Amino acid sequence: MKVLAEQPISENANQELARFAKALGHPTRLQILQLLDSQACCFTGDLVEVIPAAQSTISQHLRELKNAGLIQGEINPPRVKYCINKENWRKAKLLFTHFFEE
Amino acid sequence: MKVLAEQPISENANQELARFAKALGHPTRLQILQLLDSQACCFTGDLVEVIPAAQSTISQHLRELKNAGLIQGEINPPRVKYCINKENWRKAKLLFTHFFEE
DNA sequence: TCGTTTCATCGTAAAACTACGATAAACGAT
DNA sequence: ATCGTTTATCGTAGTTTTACGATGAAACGA
Repeated sequence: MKVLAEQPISENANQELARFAKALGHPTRLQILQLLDSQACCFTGDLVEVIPAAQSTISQHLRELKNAGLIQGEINPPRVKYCINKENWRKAKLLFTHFFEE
Repeated sequence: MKVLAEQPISENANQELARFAKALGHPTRLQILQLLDSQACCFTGDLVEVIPAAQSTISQHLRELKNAGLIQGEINPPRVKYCINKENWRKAKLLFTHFFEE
């Protein structure tokens, strides 16, 4: 019992932190997050104009950020508006902060 | 000129932050860093006893952490003693902190 | 209904990552 | 010199990532 009770919490925290970190592990994705955070939100097209990569590539990065839970997309008819997922953003910030303060 | 002066700084910061984040993007590497940080330092063998992975796998993760600049190894004859690279650790902490506070 | 716009997804190719066993290198001790 | 210990590296296989062009889907306006 003790064995099962000791690990899971930090195990899960590590898994979650690793997921966030992995999502942050590419310069283009960092840039996307910075752009989304500086202006409230962004359409995909706005990002394509600023970031030097193909539209499909940016869409792929957006999907990874979405899968990691760091952003969320809201359909706004012909377009899709992306925003930071504030709840998970805060969670990620906390996990990183705790990690570096150990 | 303006074009060249505007980007490079944050470009480089993003590259560096992405490198750190990528290194943190695996649960085993997080665990290694936590172990190195909790006790001052560690020999590879100590890690192998605690982490459920082959010795070669752990050595590979150690190399990636070293390449990212987060740890450093000191040869201590038959063994190698690994420690956190405190300077880069601090740098990473700052980069993450700034990133999340934007 | 027919384009147009916007974005995601598919298909593909190259590169990188992950994990392992086997092997090699370095060194102390016998 | 040879052996045992410790660790890195090699070779390998399977998976994942990255990037792109091409294609598809959804929604709107003409």
